[in-house]
Amino acid sequence: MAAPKTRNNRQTPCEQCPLRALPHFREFKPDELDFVSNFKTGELAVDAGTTILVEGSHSAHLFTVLSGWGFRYKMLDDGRRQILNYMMPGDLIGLQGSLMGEMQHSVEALSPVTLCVFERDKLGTLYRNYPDLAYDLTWIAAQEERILDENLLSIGRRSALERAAYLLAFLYQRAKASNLFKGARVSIPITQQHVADTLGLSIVHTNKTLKKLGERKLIRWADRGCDILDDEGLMKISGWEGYHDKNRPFI
Amino acid sequence: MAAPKTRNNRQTPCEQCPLRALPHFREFKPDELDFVSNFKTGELAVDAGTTILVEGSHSAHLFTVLSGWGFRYKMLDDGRRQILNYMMPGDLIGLQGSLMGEMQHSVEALSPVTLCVFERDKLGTLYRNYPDLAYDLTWIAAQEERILDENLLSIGRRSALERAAYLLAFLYQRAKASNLFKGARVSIPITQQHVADTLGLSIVHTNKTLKKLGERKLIRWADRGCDILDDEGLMKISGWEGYHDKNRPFI
DNA sequence: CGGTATGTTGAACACTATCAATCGGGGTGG
DNA sequence: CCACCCCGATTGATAGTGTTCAACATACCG
Repeated sequence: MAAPKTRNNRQTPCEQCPLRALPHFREFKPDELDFVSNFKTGELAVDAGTTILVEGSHSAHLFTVLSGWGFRYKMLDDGRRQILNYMMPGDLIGLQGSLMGEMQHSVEALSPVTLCVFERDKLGTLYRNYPDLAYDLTWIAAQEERILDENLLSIGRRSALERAAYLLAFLYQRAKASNLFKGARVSIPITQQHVADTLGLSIVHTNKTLKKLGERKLIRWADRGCDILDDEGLMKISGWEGYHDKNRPFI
Repeated sequence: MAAPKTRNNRQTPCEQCPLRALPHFREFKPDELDFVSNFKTGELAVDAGTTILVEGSHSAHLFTVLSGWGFRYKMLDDGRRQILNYMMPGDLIGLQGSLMGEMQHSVEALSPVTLCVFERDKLGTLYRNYPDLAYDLTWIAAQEERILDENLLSIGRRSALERAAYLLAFLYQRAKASNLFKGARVSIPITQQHVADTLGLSIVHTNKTLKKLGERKLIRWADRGCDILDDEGLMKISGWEGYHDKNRPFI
């Protein structure tokens, strides 16, 4: 019998959470760690391509990405798709849905993804008894807002080449902070279609734009993914200065 | 001696807040009202065109719009501007800056605006003692995120005509909920340059696109503003379904 | 009355989309 | 093992959307 694609049994205790070990993330106080450990009801592992949350649905769960890559998107009736943001280890998924009922966007895995599962019912306890964690949740929502602001500026006002450079520099910086490259040179696991749907461009024009970045030795398009060769060069083209977060909160 | 442009004296007690009277907004519990009343340290009135918050600055204050229209934007070094969202009565301004230190966007008034002023130092007390208000703050941040998601979809994937229709329907619906039209037919106080900077289009093409909407009797461009003649027609063109919020929280 | 801000219009041009065809790698079934 | 198919990437040609430039109209303001 084949191994199941998804498992629900708990595997990584919060006390040994690998994310807390990274300098990018902040430490918990002991009582907070206890609560979070209890808040977490399980773990979910999904394959690349799996839809984790669907627009229009009501989910009883919240997730934090423990490993892997994903993305958030919305679609129009005729199939046009807009990718809103990418999810990496430490990112919270489904807060919007938990607070406002219905999901207004979908979430899909780009690679095999492991998720910590939380019950949205326990959010009330969190707000009542753990004000610092409540503050962190607001912080996380505000941080997402900040990223969306930047994306909006990019799509609205940057040229195709600038947009592409911004996106790849952005993904590179975030992935590095989340330790997704683990020392080794790992590609960003996206297709050119994902890039196109993020930047608001057609797939053909995206291809030609990425080729220009390749000719300038800033990136190399690998098999089903992108290698960043010169992130500072990308940031220079895009005019983006990057983030400077340290000790980021997460749940 | 001329009247000062801005006043700092308190004028509208929270107990008589005109926003709470609107069906769109939720009611406070008595102790919450007490706290908010104390949280509010003053009121600020500014003229149209005033910059309320500047990108890169550190503000000690948070604001809620009590009356008037404003907008949030970011700029690139060479002057390209992207409007991110519009502010109307009940909207909170500066939460991002309060949580993360530096403002990453600017805020400007479109009309005379009155603001309730809050001290960001008291946010800690709010989180420690008023979990429901803390929850509301997260809700407000998530709501902003939802709007940005929708804007991103619009700019990234809708045509110029669809984008313009979406924007005007969106502004109309929000303004109506915030009672900005007060029964009388009041124009949305924006210039075509604002529309262009919101939609990611040039001013010339924006003008031609708005003209098309005018020819279809969906809007009428007035002096320095826009009248909505057929909001359902606009929603139909854009493919946007609108929001369905009732009893929205605000601070 | 000149100056500024906003809105309008036409023409030429550039960027991006669409269409169509091809290529290469990986997986599958014969 | 090989033919076949599918997906993602690539490329050229053509069409179309949106930009830029430039000129002009209108209203408001000191």
